Amino acid sequence: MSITPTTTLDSQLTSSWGPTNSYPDVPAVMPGYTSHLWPHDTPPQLWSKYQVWEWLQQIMDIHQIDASSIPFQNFDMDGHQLCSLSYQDFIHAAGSVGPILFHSITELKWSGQYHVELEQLELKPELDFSCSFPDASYPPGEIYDPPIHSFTPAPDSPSSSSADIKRSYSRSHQVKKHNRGTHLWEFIRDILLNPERNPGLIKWEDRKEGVFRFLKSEAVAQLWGKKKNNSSMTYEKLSRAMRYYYKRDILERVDGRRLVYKFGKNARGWRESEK
DNA sequence: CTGACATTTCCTGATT
DNA sequence: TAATCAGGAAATGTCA
Repeated sequence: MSITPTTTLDSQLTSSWGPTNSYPDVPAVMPGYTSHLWPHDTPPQLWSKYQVWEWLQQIMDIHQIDASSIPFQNFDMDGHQLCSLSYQDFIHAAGSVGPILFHSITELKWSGQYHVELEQLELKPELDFSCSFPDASYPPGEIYDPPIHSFTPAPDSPSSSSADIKRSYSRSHQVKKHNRGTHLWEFIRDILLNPERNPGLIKWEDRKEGVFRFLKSEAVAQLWGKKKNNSSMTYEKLSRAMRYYYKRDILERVDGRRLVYKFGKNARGWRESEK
């Protein structure tokens, strides 16, 4: 018996994503800092982990910094904790990107009004994951606390992830903008790495081996399309791009199982250990 | 402007 | 049957 709800994925998508795909001018914006265009009308001190994570994504996007440049786990904290970090903490947690993050959060702490742009709302209705959340509004509270380690200011963070940071740093050192946002595999990886906001889109099949499975293929496609400002993205097309990754060893083929993929040796940043 | 790159789009055919 | 998987081929959008 397939346990699939089988229903309205479609209607959900069209109704919830359709109208929202209007992307203002995010890419163009990149003044020194980011004050307006901010997703929450909630002061950063009250952000949930989820909102912190979203803020991180936005900063990376806006500054066109490779998402793998910083270990997201170092920011597995809520807004209160985030706001209490010192400049040094940011350096430790995010290396060369630290100053940018520090500046952004500092500014957000002082300004008072933000625009509401919800990537979260897009995800929300999607999570028909049996949780009891209405989707319309959701309070600045948290969704739930994942058992992941708490924040590790990484006393020596640059040592373990120095390779990663160095690499993308050297590339983006002079030219701060490189990756047009994230690549597809990074987008997928980031969803996987943040269970708080990924209640049912993609799931790890084998965390150690990097095997994962799409639970809501079309929903992920819509989300990807939204990120690329392409409202006609479909799983069919997304999967074609995924298949191209086999050749580059970013993904390894997993046959037999539908909707299942596995990270390959050229995919970085998905392991729990060496991120 | 040009070329490399990473998709995106479309398509035919095979599997599940 | 519908959804996926496989790739080829060509089109596109970015970026250096």
